[in-house]
Amino acid sequence: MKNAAAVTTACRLIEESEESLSLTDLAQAVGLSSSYFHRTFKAHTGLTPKDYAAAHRAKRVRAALAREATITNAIYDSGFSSSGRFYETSRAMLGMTPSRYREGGSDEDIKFAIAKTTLGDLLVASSATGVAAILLGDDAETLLRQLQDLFPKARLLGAEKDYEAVVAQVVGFIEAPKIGLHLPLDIRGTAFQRRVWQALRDIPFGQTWSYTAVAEYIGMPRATRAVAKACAANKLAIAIPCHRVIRRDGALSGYAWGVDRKEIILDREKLEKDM
DNA sequence: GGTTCTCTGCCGC
DNA sequence: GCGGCAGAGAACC
Repeated sequence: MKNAAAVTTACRLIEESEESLSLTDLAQAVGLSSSYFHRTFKAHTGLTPKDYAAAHRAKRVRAALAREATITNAIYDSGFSSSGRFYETSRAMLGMTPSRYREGGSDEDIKFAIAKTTLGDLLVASSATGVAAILLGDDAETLLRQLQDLFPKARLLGAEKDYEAVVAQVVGFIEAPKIGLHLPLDIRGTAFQRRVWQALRDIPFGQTWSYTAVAEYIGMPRATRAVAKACAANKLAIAIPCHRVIRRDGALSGYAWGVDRKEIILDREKLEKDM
């Protein structure tokens, strides 16, 4: 069997199998040694067999939750061994509990507030888990619309008294990012996006990496375009420093909240770094 | 906490 | 191009 065919076969096996297949099982099925199969699979798909299986299972969970009458049915339907594991992983996958996901996040409370900063208007929003969005923009109205798009079914609660302290902390962080943001974050995204965002948080303060460098850092050197898309999907400005990713030739490339802002932020970080 | 599995590096042919 | 093995780390019980 040619390698490409072996990988495709393995993918089909993972997709069709009810229970999870071990690395050895898959390797045997396509006639390669487990170590070589592992390498080959990763070279072709950018994911390890286990990652691939996890991603596929995540898709099944979403589909099952949408289709099945009860969560228990969804658990069995998406191939989990125990409900404990299901809840553990589904929370991270969905960014909310399974039951809340079924309701489309409709009973979720999102507190938010808008403040003025030297970078323009700032919107901070938090779920029960932590800060879920930090948006920058030129006017409050646009920011609020963006928030509604991010959480279409949530109850958006503005002007909560106890929320001002959180907002103040974020504003302080925006003005002097070196101090860091010491608040829990509610990071919601696909497994791949979370991997990219984690990589961004590893970029040292005051430095910039290229998209290629980030792709290599997460072990997927050919995924530069996907990396750029994941950066653009960031909803936590500055806290997840997507502004520290620029083009290899030094050009700033794009920024969800405007290239001008990207430039200002980077200049500031460069200055602050040596202080 | 021990065991099993995953993942990678390294060497061999 | 492919296999085997070792070692570290993650996952599982």
